Amino acid sequence: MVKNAYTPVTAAVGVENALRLLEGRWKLVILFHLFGGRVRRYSDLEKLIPEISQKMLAQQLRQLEGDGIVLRKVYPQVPPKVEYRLSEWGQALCPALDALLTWAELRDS
Amino acid sequence: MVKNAYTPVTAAVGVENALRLLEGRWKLVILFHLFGGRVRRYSDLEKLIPEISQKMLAQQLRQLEGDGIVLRKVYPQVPPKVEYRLSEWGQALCPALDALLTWAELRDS
DNA sequence: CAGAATCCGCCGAGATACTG
DNA sequence: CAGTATCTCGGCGGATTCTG
Repeated sequence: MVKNAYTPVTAAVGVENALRLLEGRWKLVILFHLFGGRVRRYSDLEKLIPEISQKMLAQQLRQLEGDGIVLRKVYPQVPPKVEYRLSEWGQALCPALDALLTWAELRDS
Repeated sequence: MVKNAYTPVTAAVGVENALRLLEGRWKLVILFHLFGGRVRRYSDLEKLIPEISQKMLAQQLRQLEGDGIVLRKVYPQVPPKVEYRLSEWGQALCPALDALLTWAELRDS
């Protein structure tokens, strides 16, 4: 498919679908805690994001995992141990978020 | 403020605030119809986005205007005429949306 | 033409309690 | 430790009707 084949509408839909994956009160906070190849356990994230409820943490992680943005690794042991990290595609988000941040900062200047 | 002063959390908040301005079922569709310096009347947007309701079109435009992303120009005449276009800051969104679109497309490849 | 006003259904998200 | 299970409420977004 050619770049210039995009109509305003189809391009909007493409970005909307992308944005939809990032919506959710806590997803970005979680993602930022995983950037740079960092690996975090469920309990790590709970401590890093004190205001989040267990329900929301689990739910947002499930969605991020289902969307292929984060990877989940379970160690079959007692007590349980689960690690989360970004997928390759998840890491590729960095430039886009940087661009958004840059744009946001532009407002004040 | 120095770039490296960002903690994961504050950076997340910055991007979240930016994303919040773009949330809303129809904002991106509207924005894409205004990119490239295009100027559209209210009725133009209604035709370009047939599925949108008048309420939502007006509401999303108000919010985009309030957030300083689009500009609204009223011609005091009968019948009324109102034109919408992107502010300078709104135009600056392009690179960020491009990056997001690029990221979204990466998934298939 | 460019909207404002109203009513309504759905779901995202918080709080709380429980479990393998 | 790493989650599920419920209950609840607020707000987004759709449909419809009315107006300067």
